[in-house]
Amino acid sequence: MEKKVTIYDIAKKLNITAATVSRALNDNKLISAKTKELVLKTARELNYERNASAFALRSGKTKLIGLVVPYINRHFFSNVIMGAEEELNPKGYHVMIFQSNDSFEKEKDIINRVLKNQVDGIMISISKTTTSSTHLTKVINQNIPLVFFDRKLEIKNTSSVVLDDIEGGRLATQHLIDNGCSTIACVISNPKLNIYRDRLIGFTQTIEENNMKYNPDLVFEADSSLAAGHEVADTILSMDTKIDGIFCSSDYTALGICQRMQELGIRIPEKIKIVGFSNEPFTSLLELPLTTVEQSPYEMGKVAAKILLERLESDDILLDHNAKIYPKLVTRLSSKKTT
Amino acid sequence: MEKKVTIYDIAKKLNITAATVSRALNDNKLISAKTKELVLKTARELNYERNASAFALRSGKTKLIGLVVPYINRHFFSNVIMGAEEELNPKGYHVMIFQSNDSFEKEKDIINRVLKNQVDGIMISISKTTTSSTHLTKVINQNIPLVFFDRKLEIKNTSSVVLDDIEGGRLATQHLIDNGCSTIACVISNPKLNIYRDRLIGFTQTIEENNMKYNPDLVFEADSSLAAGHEVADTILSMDTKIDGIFCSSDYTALGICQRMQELGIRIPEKIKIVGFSNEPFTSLLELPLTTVEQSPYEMGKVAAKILLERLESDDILLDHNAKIYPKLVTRLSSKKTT
DNA sequence: TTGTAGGCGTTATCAT
DNA sequence: ATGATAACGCCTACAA
Repeated sequence: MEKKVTIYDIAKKLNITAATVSRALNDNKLISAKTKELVLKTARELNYERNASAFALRSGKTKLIGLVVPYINRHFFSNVIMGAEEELNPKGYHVMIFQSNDSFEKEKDIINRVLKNQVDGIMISISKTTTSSTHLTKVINQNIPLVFFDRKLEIKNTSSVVLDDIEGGRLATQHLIDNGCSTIACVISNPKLNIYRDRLIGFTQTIEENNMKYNPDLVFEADSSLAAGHEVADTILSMDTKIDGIFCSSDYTALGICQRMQELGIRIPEKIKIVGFSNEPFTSLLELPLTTVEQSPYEMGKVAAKILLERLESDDILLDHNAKIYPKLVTRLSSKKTT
Repeated sequence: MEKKVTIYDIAKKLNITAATVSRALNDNKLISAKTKELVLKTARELNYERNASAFALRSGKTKLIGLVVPYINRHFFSNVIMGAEEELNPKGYHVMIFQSNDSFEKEKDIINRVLKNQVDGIMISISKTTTSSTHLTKVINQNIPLVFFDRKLEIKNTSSVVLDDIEGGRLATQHLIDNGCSTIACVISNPKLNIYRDRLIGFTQTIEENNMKYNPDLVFEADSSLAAGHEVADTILSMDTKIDGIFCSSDYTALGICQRMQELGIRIPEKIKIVGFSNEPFTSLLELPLTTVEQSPYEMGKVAAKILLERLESDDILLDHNAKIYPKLVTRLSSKKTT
């Protein structure tokens, strides 16, 4: 059991005081070149490491970032986390992860816990059921920088990184049109969330830009699940209108639709073309690979972290910074042009 | 910008000293019932929260757990993390996540960083390329409890939770035999890792237990990837021996094999039955759903955390505790009995 | 039962 | 350029 070495150990060894050691270690200019070097050398020799708790107590900086996601085990979020860590770790920050399970109540609890743990900053993607924002204004009032990613609320003095979901909807819809679809349905998840609402806007705009008649009856709401996909597939098939293309705001719903249609012998992409959203790992592994929209979660995590670091490192005014990630269409068999 | 309230604020308000407040807050018995109640009440009123850094500095306990995984965005590991958090958070512990990217070098760096961050305990699943254990004995020497999960090394004074991989291999193999396979191949990833080695042992033992001839030529080594699966499929098909069942230590390799075989018109499960390992999310979404072995990562995370907590809460002797998670066979179409 | 005082390891503000 | 000292917030002997 080795004991932790402190600046006093270094000081004693060099017959100087802890203050001098501290100065040497912190690039303070009030120190001679040679003592500084000497300190750094012995620090290395003794394997000195700054005590994080003492530093935090003294400075008020914990070098900890609270990262709140609905679920950590979702492909999207776990990759955001990867990106954030990649950016934060080299700067000496570490990430504490919290899961809301898409519950507003849990999210409020978490914010309290996060504040209690005295993080230097917060990154959050709000839960599906979050309705108010008072728990987050509390964060702002404590002067803790807050960056939303993907799912955001409009709050003063916060920053955000989101996918350009409108553009995502546009890419998907235009692709279907370009590949010959003339009657396109849109299957959308919870339109209260900014992400889904925007994907729908992108869809609608693109339909209109192409001088196609926008028909609200062709917009369906469905959960992001296989079961919801099965259901909505049945609904779509039971309609008089003959649909030849579907843009889905979720890969899971899209797969559900594909499954049900194939079960019924409807050929994809010949009879109907389908595009999902998120580029979930499974979409490329299917026998009928699914066209989808890449959200670059890893990059999103990096950008969110960068924005947070800006705020953290400069004690300037809390300027808001709202970044967008550009979506990429990933074309696969499910929407292939057929003649 | 609200200021943080300390025990001094509470003390001042009640005309007592900080020491008394501290005692009240920490269930110390040297305090009268009524002052205690009074303190707790005003603490609540003032929204007091203990300063984590001060507590850590004073007590030497950071209430932080270092959790090291090869990749956070793998289904298996992200679910382990979920389970661990579920267990640790209610006890006031938080998790700091570190990724080794399956690199031994990075893992060594991480351990240094983890120690620097003064965690109270460590949970780790070692990288594929970890060859020595000196970086981890350093942890033991600092008296920091260490629990391995899934991928372990044999080190004194450490605990572990692993899947019973031998049993996993056994379940899969016995299932193939029960469903009529008589010539079974085993495709195994890096046999240096305990997990893969044990799955192979389970395979071998089961073959022998069933009085089938164990043929080492039917054991293949292949990465956990689609490409490796394609390759090994070709190898298997080019053999004189007619194989009618394959146990694969990875779902990805298994899928690769399936893809290649289907491409060549070989019918699964009629001609050949295939079983994978891990119950990756995609395995249930395929058109040909894959039989596989569930590893219950969430439960593994919980158990690992529980074992760590035992060590943390009791300052007893460092007793080793090695737990096993029982695997579950998930039967699907790829290995269905055909007549 | 409560108060006093010291120290955990750092850094910043004095003074030298 | 360096040393002495105080303070960050908390806990705990020890004293009362």
